[in-house]
Amino acid sequence: VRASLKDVAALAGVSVRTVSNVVTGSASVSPATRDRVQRAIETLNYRPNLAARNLRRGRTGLIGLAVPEIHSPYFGELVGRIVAAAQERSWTVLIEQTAGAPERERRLVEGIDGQIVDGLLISPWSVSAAELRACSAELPIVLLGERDPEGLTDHVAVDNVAAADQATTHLLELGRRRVAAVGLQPHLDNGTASQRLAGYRRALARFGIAADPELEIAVPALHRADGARAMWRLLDGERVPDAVFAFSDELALGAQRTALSRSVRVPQDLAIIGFDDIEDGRYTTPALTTISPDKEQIAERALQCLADRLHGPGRGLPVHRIVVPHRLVVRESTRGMPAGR
Amino acid sequence: VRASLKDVAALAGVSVRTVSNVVTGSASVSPATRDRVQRAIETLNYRPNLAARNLRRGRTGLIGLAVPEIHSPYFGELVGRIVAAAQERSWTVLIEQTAGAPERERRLVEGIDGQIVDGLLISPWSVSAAELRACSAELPIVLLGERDPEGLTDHVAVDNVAAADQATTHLLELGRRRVAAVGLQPHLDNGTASQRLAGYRRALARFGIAADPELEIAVPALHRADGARAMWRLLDGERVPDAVFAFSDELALGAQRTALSRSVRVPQDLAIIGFDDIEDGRYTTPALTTISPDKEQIAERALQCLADRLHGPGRGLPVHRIVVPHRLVVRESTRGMPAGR
DNA sequence: CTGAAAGCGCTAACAG
DNA sequence: CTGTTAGCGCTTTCAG
Repeated sequence: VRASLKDVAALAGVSVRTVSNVVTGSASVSPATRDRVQRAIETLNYRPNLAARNLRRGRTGLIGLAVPEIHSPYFGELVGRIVAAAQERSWTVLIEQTAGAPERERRLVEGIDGQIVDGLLISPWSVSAAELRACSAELPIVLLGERDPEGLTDHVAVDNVAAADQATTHLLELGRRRVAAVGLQPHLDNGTASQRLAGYRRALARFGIAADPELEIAVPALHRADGARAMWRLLDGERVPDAVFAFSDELALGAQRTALSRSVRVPQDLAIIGFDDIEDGRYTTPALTTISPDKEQIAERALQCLADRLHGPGRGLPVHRIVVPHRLVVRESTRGMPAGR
Repeated sequence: VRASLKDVAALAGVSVRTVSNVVTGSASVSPATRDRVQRAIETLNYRPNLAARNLRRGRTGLIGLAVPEIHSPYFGELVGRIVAAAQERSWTVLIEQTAGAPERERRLVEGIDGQIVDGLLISPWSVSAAELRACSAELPIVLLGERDPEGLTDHVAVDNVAAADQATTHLLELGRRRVAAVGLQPHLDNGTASQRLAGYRRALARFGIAADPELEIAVPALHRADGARAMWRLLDGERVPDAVFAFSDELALGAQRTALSRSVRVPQDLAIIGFDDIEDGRYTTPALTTISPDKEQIAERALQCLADRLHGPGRGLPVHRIVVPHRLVVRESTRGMPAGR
């Protein structure tokens, strides 16, 4: 059985108050006493009981992180950065997968809200900010990669419209004229896909090109397999595209795989650009051109948001609406064949 | 401020005992009372305080998961599966990144051991099972992807020697005779790399081929960049290999990238096999041959181990030493060029 | 089936 | 600088 504060106090011949002070460092203790206590702690192999401490303090040092899926490279990289940034602030991350299911996302917010986390980062796929908010008025929530039209909740995201516009413009400036968009998700209501579509169309319009429904491909998910299938459809269509803007790198890599396997040369016959800048894209052949959101900053600023709510004035603060920078990274899939190095 | 059990009891005109019974379902309550309580709960928007419950029950429903890095595809996929399997058992996963640093791994075990998790899954890079055990005699620990020579701790892993032998044999059976091994990690002491090296050498020996130090390449980490660099070294060497066994798919993809960029044809001039079966490998061109550990089962059985310790006889159980199956998945990087489909 | 009450281990207000 | 003590919100034993 486990030693408690009281046991340590008894062994050291002091009161629990003093032991607590030594453990937390919250008040000064005379060196002699501290030493005695320290020794007692080691003898008994004492570890403070976090559950008790949490109950008392009303804070847990845990933050929740809810993403649709961890296994995909984008979320994997993002989660990694968030965990690292949280560790720097001595928070521990409690992670949940929502699989994008609406009732899972909602239940999660309700369930997690038992004073077990101090705050929640969530990357919602199907549930709106308003609904999330309704689940829990208390819990500080930061939305990731999602714009919240009503501005009810802190959120940090890239400017998807501008980024998509930039990606499409890049293809158009290369002289491509039949540019497909792969990644519409009419079944979801999280806004990301529709914003990227809007940016795509805006760029086309600026170049005086009419949107062609045949070139706008919807997908059930943003994975490689979906991109591969979408590319099959495009290549089997009437008029084959000469460029593809995929709404995720995974889609792009799947599309590229299909293209190459059908002897469509990339980028000569087909230029491809993705979105996310996952590491795979840097090492495939040809390497993938992409929009690179600043993931480091997404993680950092999201945690900063939470910190502001928790340590700062809290509820009093206005809602943060943070737009994180992105940049276009041009690689071989829109440029030329792999060079000598 | 937040409603507590007492508030609900007051509003419903019953005792806290009854409310508690309704909430946990632990004892039967008359339908009428239950209804009244239920209404009060909703009116006050009551949520049980998990910290208090944990303190009382002595269990938290949280399990810790410590991996060197989440952003790498292999760990990303594994973490995803573990989280999913944990959710099925109503556990929540608390995740930590150790970056493979020895003192981080140790401190983590100590720190996490404050009754805040009921158990811990850890994939150690630098710290031995014995050391981990020493940090905490209480906490149920399951080692992931690591063999524990002294058999002190539950662990689940593939048979790395056999798997590496199989991979190397595959290359040798293709007729390759200068087979490089990329991924030695002499600076780490986690056994994985040395076991794969042993399997590699065993296969060579069986074919009567002497190990060549020039073909055994050490790397600082298992990432694509390391594989790319290793390949440069090999291609710049005296006698170029005709096959590569990389200790991870990431290394393999990095190596492949370098090979292709230097106009070495894969698989004609150089066959490549990886280890892990990450999703990227299925969609690159050429697609990557690999050893596929059953990740699903790793997750499932690791959690089963914990469940046995926590719900079953606990400490009384003998140490589990679980070997998870793997299989060789042959794709284009050791077979032929991408076919028509 | 329900109520009263005793803590779980810790922190912090209060008092020396 | 140190001791005493009142809870944090919940579960659960013991009575009714």
